[in-house]
Amino acid sequence: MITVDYKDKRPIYVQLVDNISTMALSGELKPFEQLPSVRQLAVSMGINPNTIARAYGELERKGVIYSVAGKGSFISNDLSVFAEEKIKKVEEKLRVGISEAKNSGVSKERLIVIVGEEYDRD
Amino acid sequence: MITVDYKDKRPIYVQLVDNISTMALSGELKPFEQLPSVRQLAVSMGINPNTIARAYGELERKGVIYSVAGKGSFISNDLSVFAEEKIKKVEEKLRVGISEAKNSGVSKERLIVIVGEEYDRD
Amino acid sequence: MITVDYKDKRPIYVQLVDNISTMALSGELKPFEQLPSVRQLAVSMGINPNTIARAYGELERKGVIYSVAGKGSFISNDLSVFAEEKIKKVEEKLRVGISEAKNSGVSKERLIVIVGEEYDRD
Amino acid sequence: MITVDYKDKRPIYVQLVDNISTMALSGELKPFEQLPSVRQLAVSMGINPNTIARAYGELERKGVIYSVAGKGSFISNDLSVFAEEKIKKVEEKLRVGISEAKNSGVSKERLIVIVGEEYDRD
DNA sequence: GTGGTCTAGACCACG
DNA sequence: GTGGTCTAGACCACT
Repeated sequence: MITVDYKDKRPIYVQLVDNISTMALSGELKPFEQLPSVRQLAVSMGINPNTIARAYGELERKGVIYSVAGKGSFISNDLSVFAEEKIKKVEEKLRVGISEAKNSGVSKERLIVIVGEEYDRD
Repeated sequence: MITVDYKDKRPIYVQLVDNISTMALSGELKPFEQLPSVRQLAVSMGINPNTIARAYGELERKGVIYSVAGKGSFISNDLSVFAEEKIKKVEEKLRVGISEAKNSGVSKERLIVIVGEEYDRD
Repeated sequence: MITVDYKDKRPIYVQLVDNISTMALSGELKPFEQLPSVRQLAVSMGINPNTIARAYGELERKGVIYSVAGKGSFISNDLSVFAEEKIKKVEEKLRVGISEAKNSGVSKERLIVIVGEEYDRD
Repeated sequence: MITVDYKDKRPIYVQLVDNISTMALSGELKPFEQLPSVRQLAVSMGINPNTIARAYGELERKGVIYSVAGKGSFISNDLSVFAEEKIKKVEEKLRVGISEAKNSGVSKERLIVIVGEEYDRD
């Protein structure tokens, strides 16, 4: 199910983009699968249709979905471009985090331990 | 030098807080060292004094600096509390990043490589 | 074969018009050749019959096909009028493109190179 | 001046994006120059602020401008990324046009003539 | 004052 | 029915 968390500080449309992207990457949403229509999702989530439309627009720009006026919105069949972008961003973010940790006095060994702990969880 | 980047999406006052905190932790700003006055820094950076004042307020609240009425603002003697807080935050942020990377398909080995590369830079 | 691409931002009926026009001009569809009926094409392509009918209507208006009540739709004998229209449009579109390229700093020599490359392909 | 044409079929926000991009590339708008505020431009053009904001958002995503909440929107100092993207798009569009022209029976010589005519105009 | 987000309600072309 | 665009009006954090 697609959800949003009102306690989360990120804008609703960003949460939608992130959640749907993740579901598409993980295979929870399959290529060519139709997403709920803008209005449908809007009423079922109690959110304004404009906000949903904005999220769908972002997702289309990123290549996660494609929208056809008069038909609906669908998961893209080729997510490789998006997946690559995502990995780039995630690695860059990680590098920044590592750099910060280093400057805060966290040792390299400690970092490796954290990677191990976090990677092998659940 | 204290700098801000207007293209950075973080508010100016947050950038100031982050930069001054980092400089204090790294020793670039030494304990008891006096910071420029709000008005001084405001004109020298072309920033609204309210923004500087807000940043100084945050820094004081976090224990990075202390202010003496009529004398000015100074770097705190003991930054250990702040340093601990910082490490906690930085590690938590890292864990989130690692988790994201894992979900995006980045291997544990790759993560270790990144840690090494980034930690041993410059 | 007649195809449409749902990711294409042009309406389905426009894609049909363009594709069939192109096939008629290139000789892939020959004068007097009969097109599939609206219903036939609709089911074989999984498209709403209204959409096919709209495309056929456009094609008839442009003189690419003609319809005989009770018999079906056929490629026109004389496509010269349509061909001229098409050339006009294509040249105008090209002029706009050249103008844009010029304003973006693409050199005249580069344009000539592109024309050569593209014209001599396949 | 920033203008829109209501007879133009492109959405208003796209026209704004195109016009401002072009003005930035041509140097009519200079790096660091402040754009009219969203509300200001909205009233002066008789357009809803949301539409202006959408255009500014697109421009920021493309790297043509950067927006600072509480300060305003400004032309980027480095437009090279955007310029490269633009050239890529314009060349691709041109290739499609050339291909279409070729298929419509326009000769290579004719294309070269058109390039010459159009490039040396005004 | 600034930009960013969200809601509400409307109209359009397309299928 | 669908998505896309636009208007109107509101609230927020930041400067």
